[in-house]
Amino acid sequence: MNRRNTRQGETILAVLRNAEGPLGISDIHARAKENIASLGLATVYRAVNRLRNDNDILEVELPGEEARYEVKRNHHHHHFQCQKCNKVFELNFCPVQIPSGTRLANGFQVLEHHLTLYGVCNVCETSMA
Amino acid sequence: MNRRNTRQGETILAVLRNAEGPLGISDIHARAKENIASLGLATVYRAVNRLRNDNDILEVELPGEEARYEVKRNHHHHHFQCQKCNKVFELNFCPVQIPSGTRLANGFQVLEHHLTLYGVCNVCETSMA
DNA sequence: CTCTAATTGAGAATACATTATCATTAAGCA
DNA sequence: TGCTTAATGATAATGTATTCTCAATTAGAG
Repeated sequence: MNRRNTRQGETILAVLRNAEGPLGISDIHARAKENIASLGLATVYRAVNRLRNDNDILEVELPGEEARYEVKRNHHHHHFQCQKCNKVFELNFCPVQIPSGTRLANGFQVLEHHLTLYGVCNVCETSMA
Repeated sequence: MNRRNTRQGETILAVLRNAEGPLGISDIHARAKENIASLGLATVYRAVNRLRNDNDILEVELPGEEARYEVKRNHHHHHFQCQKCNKVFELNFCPVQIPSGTRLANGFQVLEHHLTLYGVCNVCETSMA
């Protein structure tokens, strides 16, 4: 019943720690395979589920995208997705001025919000002809 | 090759026109069945695809939700999802002050954004003990 | 070093949304 | 009214993400 530290599990967590933003299962798999070529997809699912149970990582859902995962942060933040390379980056600011508990004109009470910005990242903009 | 006006197709479009916000396929199916009990799910998919091809409705993707559809509006808007009943409502304002073309501190160029507010709708708040 | 059981890898199995198939129904033009 | 064929309903098939199975491996306690 005790958790064991394996090369696979540690590599997967390292991939998430070094990521520029939340990664999907297949992203994690591809990046972790650079260290462990034989890594199986099921192992990625299992490691991610364990990390989620331990509250070490969070699931991030973006519109129309498979679930992504990021190491837990303690600050409110949003994401930017590049429309060229589809990578998702973490943003460190929030331009939405709607505190939890705000009431809209129609009476709805707002408790939280999710914002995603879309555009072109530096790498893609530079690499374009 | 000509489109035909059927009771099913008209009912499905009416359901979308009368909706409080974007509906998922199963929502549309459930509401349209109130008028046509025998309505098949495949018919809903087909009608929605036709309406999408004709640009009469738009697909709305919310984080972690099945695709939803709403009649085409001509104004930029966002959505509110009630965390009790899971219904999605259209909002008529945008609190995000990031015009297309804005450049972030890290150099990323922002072209668009998606915002979803979450909270409790009027009906759910009133109906709670 | 040994032993137990957690972990892994590969592929089968599952879950679920969406599409395809096909016989039947019915819209709408002549 | 008749005819052509788009549309429908039921269900099988498909695609894709996720989980399960099981034999083999290996972390870590004793």
